[in-house]
Amino acid sequence: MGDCIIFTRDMSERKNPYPFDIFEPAWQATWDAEKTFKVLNPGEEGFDASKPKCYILDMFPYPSGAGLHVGHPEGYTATDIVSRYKRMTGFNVLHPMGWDSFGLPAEQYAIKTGQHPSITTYANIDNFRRQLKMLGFSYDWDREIATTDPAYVRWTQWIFLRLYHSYYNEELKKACPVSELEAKGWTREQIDNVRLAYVAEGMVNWSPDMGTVLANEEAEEWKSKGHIVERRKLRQWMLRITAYAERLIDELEPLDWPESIKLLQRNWIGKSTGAEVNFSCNGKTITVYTTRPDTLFGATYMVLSPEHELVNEITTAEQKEAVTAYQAACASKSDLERTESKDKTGVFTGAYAVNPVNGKEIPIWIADYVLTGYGTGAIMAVPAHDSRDYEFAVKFGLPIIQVVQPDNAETPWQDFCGYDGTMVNSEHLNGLSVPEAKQQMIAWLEEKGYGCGKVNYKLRDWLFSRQRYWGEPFPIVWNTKDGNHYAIPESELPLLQPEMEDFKPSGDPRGPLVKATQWIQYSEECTRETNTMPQWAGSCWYYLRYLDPKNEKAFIDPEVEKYWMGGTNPGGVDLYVGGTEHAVLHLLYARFWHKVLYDYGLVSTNEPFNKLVNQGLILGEDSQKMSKSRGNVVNPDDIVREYGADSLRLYEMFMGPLKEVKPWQTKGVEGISRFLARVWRVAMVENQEGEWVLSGKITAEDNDEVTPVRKEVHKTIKKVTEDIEDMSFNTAISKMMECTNAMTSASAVTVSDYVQLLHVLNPFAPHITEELYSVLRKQFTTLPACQLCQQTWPEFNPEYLVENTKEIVIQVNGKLRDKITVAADAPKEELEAAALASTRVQEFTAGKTVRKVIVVPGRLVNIVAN
RNA sequence: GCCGGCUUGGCGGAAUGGUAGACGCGCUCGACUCAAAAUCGAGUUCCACAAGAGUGUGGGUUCGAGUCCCACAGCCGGUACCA
Repeated sequence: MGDCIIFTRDMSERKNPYPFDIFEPAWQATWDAEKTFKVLNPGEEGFDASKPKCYILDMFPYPSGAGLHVGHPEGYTATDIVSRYKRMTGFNVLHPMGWDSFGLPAEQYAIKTGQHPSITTYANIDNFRRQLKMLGFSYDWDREIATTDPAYVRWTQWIFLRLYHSYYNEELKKACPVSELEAKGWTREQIDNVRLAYVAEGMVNWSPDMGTVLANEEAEEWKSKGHIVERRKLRQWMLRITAYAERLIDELEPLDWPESIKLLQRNWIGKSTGAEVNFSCNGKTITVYTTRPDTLFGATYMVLSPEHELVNEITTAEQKEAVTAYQAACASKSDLERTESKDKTGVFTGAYAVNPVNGKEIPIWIADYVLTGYGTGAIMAVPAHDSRDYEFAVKFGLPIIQVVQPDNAETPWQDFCGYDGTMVNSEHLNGLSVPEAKQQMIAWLEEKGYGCGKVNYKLRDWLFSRQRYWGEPFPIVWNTKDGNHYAIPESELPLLQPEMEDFKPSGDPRGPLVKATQWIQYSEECTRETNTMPQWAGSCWYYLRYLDPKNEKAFIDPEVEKYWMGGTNPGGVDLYVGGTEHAVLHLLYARFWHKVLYDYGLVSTNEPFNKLVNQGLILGEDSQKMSKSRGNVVNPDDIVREYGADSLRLYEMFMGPLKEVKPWQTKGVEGISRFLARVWRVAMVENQEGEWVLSGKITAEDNDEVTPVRKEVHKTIKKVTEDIEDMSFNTAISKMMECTNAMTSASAVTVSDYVQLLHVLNPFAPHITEELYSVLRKQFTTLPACQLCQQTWPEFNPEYLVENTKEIVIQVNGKLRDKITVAADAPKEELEAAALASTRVQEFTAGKTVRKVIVVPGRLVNIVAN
């Protein structure tokens, strides 16, 4: 050791305000090794059946190559706080985590890097797991699942087979096995037409560049990412979600979900009540759907969609050419082109239909503003009271007949689409209100046999197949002799994709699996279905598999399911937190599957998620959406390295209300870090050697003296308890800051007061609180030996919150003029007298007459004078 | 267009119809230091003190409105010819 080297500390190597870099990983290792947050199932040894259950669920992440972004810890910290709190208040808490690991991005990434998707997927999962453990979340990691695991795929396919073997029994309003229909002598074809999982040829969203079809719900999203999505007629697997439309709306009602999300789902399902009306045309019947049967007397023409099956039959020879040309033009248009321009187009077919209410003949047109897939694909046009019909009629010079007179005389009747009106020009309906006329007309149509009341939904069946490699293969084979599809036996599940060198989509609408020639050949007569399921399949039921993730005999043990999902009405997951992006997709699909499982008695509730909370998006520091291209992405790894996991957790909860959209501010993380450092320094001091040791400030001396610090502690316990219950984490943290500030300025703090603060802070900042507690316990040996997180949540003593005196606000004409301090229980008269005696009050009432004095005991006195 | 949501200091945000701006950031001043950082303390809605004004705008209810009612504007999100 010859030379003496002097180290100068770089600013970037500045010492941490408290040694989180040492103790955070240490506590994480302890929790891992001791399985601190493992929760037992009923039937397992040591399970405590006397405790109530609480199932707290996060939307599991899609393990992308980019790793966690700061949006993930937002919801995950919120649920972690509630989970830790619930454990301390005596619940068996199920708080699991897993991976939504199938899906297009994983496959796109694999293709790009030339690696097999399973390799990249599992590497990404390892990274995500590392990042989540680094944040100290209290998951029961023994329940971890990945949707790509063969043991999971097996049961996803098993549920699919349930759907395949089921139909919707309209009488019982539930799913039933198709074997019932077989027994009744239904033909194979008839049965295939009612299965909940069925094959149909139809117009679908096909993306040539991704080489797959997409669900209606997904098409827009991928389009916005720059992919091409066009309409193409293909044979695809569908799930009959429309059978559940009614229940998906009705059973939404009692759930504790944000109203806005319920509304989004209701709008997506799009229920409308109206009638089908039969018009005749040269002996043929054309049925139209309308929500306004009351306006039938105002129907001046009819419109069929260009694809309507009767168009060719009714078109006259003179109009044939124009009609065919128009049909061809529509067919070549992409969806986008069709919606881009709202200019009305259409052609006359030359044919006329007879309006059943008055026998009048009205012309039949075709136009692409009438959609094939909704209602009957044909409408009666009432231009006076429908904006689209009005626009069309004006453009093509069709007659407009008023049948509703708006109640508000100033509103013109043309293009009046409201319901607050009275019927005119409508024979027997004249004088009725719109709702009355609607009812009356439906009754009339039904009586005369011209039509019937009818409910329609915008919701379409769910396009369930994809032409990709990285998804669950369908457990289905095709018989080349009879051309039918058959389920493979359950004993052959899971059916995994074959190992393939080349799994790229080839543009073949049968998907890349067709290239696995050996795998395809199931038997001499049968070949395998080569489509795979969409990513949603795995996420539709993952919350159920957590209950019993290792069960090889069943998808869940019924007793276990009953315990975690059953319970008080409506039951299910007690708290589900995630982003709004899943408002209509995942949440609708999962509800649908759950209902099918419920119909079979496989789950005990008709809804999976009793309470749903959407966390708000975290924006970049520039208040823009975080994105790589903007360069405003915050990486949790960097924040944890610099400020520690507790700071990141606490900051994300302190930013503002969980549900709101809020911008990231790294300066705010610093503030939180300072707060935690202050909590640390209440008990700890750095000695000469630069080591942190207990300071003398924490005293064992403990009597019942109600010090200001003790009052503050109990106020804090009260506030934090209430705030966790309604997930107002930001205000809970403010209160803990105030409490800490009180301790910082106090000359001494008793160990019991300090430990109680650590206790309520523990769910928010588990590492620092456990560390401080373990250090304290070395000196204060009477403290319980177990970790804080295993102890009981503290209760506040109401006696400590009672104030002897109160500050009363004195107002003159509603404006603050003075404040007085009086006994907390001072009677009204005393307050009034004291207020009137105030010199400030006299100043402001001088020359005026006191008209009235309002006294709110404990709060204020308002003197009204003029 | 339609349907939701939001709008409070320089910034993030707090306020059972009852002191608007808790808590934090930033800033200013002070203590400590040779100095700085860190830390601690004081201050910080606007305006020149008092007075006054003030929660997107305009009205209303009330002794009293950020909070309730009516109308409007701006921003964000969803949806888009669904008869």
